[in-house]
Amino acid sequence: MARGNGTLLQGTLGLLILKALAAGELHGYGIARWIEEVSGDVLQVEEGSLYPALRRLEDRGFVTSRWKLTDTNRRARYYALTPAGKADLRRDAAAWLSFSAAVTLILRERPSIA
Amino acid sequence: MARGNGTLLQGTLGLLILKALAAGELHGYGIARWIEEVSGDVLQVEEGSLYPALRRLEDRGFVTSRWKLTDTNRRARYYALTPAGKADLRRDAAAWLSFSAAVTLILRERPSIA
DNA sequence: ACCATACCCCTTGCAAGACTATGCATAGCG
DNA sequence: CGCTATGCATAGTCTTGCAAGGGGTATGGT
Repeated sequence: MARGNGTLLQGTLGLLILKALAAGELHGYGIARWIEEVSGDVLQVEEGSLYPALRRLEDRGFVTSRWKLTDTNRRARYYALTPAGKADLRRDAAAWLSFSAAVTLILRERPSIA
Repeated sequence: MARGNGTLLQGTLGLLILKALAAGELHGYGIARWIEEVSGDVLQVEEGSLYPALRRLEDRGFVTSRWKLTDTNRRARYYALTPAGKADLRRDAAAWLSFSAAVTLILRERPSIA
C-alpha cells in the first residue's frame, strides 16, 4: 500500500481488500484497480503487498478463493468474503474510523502558546 | 501506539509526537499524556514505542533534546522541534489527512450490487 | 517511618506488514 | 510478431509498534 510514493500504514490494506469484496467476488487485479479508482488514485496498491495480504486473509478465514475465467477470457483467482470476513470488516472499519478521527482531531489541534 | 488493546497503525506515532511538540518543548511522559488526553483516551502511547520513536526522530534531525528539571522538580528529558521537524510535520500531516480521507471515503462507499 | 502512587527514563527481542525486485504467463491489437 | 494490459506469485529487506523487562525520584497519606 502506498500513497503515491512511499510506504504507508500497516493494517489498512487488509481492511480495504475486505471492503472491496463487500459487493461481491473479485480477483486480485480487480481489487487493486477498484481501490485506486474509488480513492481517486490517492491510494496505490502494489502487487507485492496485495498478494501476501490476500494470502493472510485467507489463512485467517476471512476470504475464500477459486480459479475462474474473467469476462475477458482470462484465468484469474477470485476472492470472496466469508461470514467471518464480513464480521471482521465491520469491526475493523469501525475501529479505523474511530482511530482516524482521533488522529485527525489531534492534527487539527491548534498549538496554543504553552 | 495502541487503541486500548492491540496493535495499531505504523507511521502515525512519529507524526503525533511532532504535533505534540508544535506548541513547545515537552518531555516524553508529557508527550504521551498529551496525546492520550487530546484524543479522549482513544489513543494510548506505550513507553516501549515512545522512546524508540523519539530516538528515531532525533537521529533524523527532527527533534533535539536536553535534560531539564520539571516544574515539579524532577529530572526529565525535554524534546523540541527543529526547523526540519516543523517541515516534516507539515508534510506528513498533510499526507496523513489526504490518506485518511481517502480510506474513510472508501469505507463509507455503499456496496452496490455488482 | 513507610509505603503506595504518581512521575520519569530506557533497552532488548520480537512480529507484523508493506515495499522492491523479480519472475512467470496469456489475450488482443496493430 | 512485438507491445501493452491483464493477471499471479515469491524472496528478501526494512520500518515500526509492542511486550516485557530494567532503573530511579518526589510526595502524600497512614
